[in-house]
Amino acid sequence: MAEAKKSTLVLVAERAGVSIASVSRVLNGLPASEQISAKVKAAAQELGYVADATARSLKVGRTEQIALAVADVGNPVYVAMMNEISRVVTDAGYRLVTSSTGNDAEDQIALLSSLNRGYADGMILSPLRVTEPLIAELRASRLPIVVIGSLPEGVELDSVRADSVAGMGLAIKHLAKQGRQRIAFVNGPVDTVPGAARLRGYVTAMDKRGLPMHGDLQVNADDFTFAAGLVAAEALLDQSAPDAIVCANDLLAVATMKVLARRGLSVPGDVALIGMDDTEIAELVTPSITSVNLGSVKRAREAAKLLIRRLADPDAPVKQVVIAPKLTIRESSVIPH
Amino acid sequence: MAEAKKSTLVLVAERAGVSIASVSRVLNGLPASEQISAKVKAAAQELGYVADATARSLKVGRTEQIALAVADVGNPVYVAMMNEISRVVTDAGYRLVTSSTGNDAEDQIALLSSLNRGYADGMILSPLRVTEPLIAELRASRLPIVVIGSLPEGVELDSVRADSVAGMGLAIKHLAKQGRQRIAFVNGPVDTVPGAARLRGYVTAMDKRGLPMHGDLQVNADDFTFAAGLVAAEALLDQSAPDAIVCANDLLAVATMKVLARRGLSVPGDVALIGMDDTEIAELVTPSITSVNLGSVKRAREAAKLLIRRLADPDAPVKQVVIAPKLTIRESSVIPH
DNA sequence: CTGTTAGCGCCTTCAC
DNA sequence: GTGAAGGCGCTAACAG
Repeated sequence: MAEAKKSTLVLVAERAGVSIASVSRVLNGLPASEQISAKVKAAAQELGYVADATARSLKVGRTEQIALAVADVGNPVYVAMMNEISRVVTDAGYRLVTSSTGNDAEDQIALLSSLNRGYADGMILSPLRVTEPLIAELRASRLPIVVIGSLPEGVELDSVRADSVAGMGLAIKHLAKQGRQRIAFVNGPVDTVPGAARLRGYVTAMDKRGLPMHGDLQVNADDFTFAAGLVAAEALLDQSAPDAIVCANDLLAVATMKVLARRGLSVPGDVALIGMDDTEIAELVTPSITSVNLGSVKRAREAAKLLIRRLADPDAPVKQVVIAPKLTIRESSVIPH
Repeated sequence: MAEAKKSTLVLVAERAGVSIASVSRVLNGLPASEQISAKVKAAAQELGYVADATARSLKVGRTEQIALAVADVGNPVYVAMMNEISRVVTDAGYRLVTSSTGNDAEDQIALLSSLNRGYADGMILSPLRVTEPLIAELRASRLPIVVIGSLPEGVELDSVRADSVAGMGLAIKHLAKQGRQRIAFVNGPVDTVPGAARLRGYVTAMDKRGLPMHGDLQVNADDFTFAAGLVAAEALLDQSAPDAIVCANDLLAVATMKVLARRGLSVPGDVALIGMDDTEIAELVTPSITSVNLGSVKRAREAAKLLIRRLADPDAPVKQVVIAPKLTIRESSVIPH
């Protein structure tokens, strides 16, 4: 049974009647005689010895920790990504240190420079907004960083991103096939990385299919949240009468669905609805919501693997991965016959 | 600008032309002359110096990290708790190390003993099942631990728990007031801490009000998840025709709502529905779901504060906090007139 | 007020 | 194969 007091290598060595070096070797699986090995293991067992993590870290220069910084923990897609990252890094023997920065770029910069204290061996960062100072800080970092999200041209960092444009294309194509004409778009803030990308996708896809794109078919929520979605959807339906609505994420889609219900509009009868991110909430609600799967889990897994690879091989070539989207069709976009 | 290379106290001292002790003092805000202070700060700035966290930890015996172990990260209530804990510990200057153990008691025990490596200064633990070996390990821990959830009598550990019995009482009372008679209960596994407590609450409350409690009004989902809830709700409605259903958490409630919709039963018209935990999903769906607020956020906050208090004062008396429940009434339980 | 010095607990060459 | 000793980077006594 473990003791309540802390025990060190020295104590174990005394108890076993050997040198601390031998104890270290045995416990790290280095060659040692049966005899010593047995004595050391017994002593360690009796004392409930476990090697001190901080001392080990200082000596070997690794903490076995990976830092994760995400902006909005209220969003289920980040939760899903976090879980996946947690799984991968844990399997690789790392602990995960999570910090939820605000949407604030300042916070992220502070976090990056604090990473240089070396409390973790590397970081996975998913910034909502990519500013110049942030990029400068990313470049200056002493430790490896993997970015989830788009990076400007010329920034040579490991990264993983979704293909929002293609994803939006899938959504619009699906709706057009169903004969929908007036396809509206509820976006989040356009000055964010995902907001900008999804707008680009909407414009591109609508344009390609020659669909009308009046300004009154577009609204931007102040945030990627349910509450902001309610406001935005009300505004949209006040100013136009779409027969389909694409939302920039599932929270906005759920909010839009609620507003449609309030107004007595049926889904998918009167209005077809599509969300993005394909999180669990899309299937919890009734009717379940068709959603563009932007590969959040894959992105998370890939990001974690990228970082682990870089930690193992600091000189590996920079890798920028793009994950292809898929459309998960549910009840909200197809009229059953 | 920060350099890409690591810099140490020694380097800063050389550059500033002073001793390393002076550098340490200045950077830690201890008294020093203006002159030296200025030189040190300049040198540190130029070299982009930040103190190494592992070395500091080894020296001072604190990591400034707090570990958090939760069982089921798929459940939104844990996400909410995690966010709150993250906020509190961050404000207090700690980093949060999260580990999602499986539902496995083994995992939790392994985690507890790994905590003795000293990678964190303490841990917040929310075990789904409290077994004997787990308690033994809790007692043996060298570092302070705060438990979220009920603990057996006589276990002297800081803890915070909900009052499920009172909470269930609120739900049943509310339903009875609305004239509901056949109140069913969709529980999770009864061999878990929350499952057992909520069953106790249901039995107590039904009994108190003299409401019928046939076995066919009760089902246990295999898990506190949406998928398990679908199965359980189907089973319930196959075997009985309740006019109200209480679910052991919001995920089970959402699943039950979906099954009710499938069967053409209206909420709250045909069946009133109440969830527990009062998470965001209860208000996302349509109709929104009345839910018993078991104070998850308060519990989380209290747990974090308790741990921080104990870290500051290891000899403080053990404190066991119980958070009172409230009922958040929404659309699913009241017929509008 | 400042510099020198001794560890924190561990890993890892080096001699033996 | 084993033990002795140095040092990772930092803080905190202790002298001066």
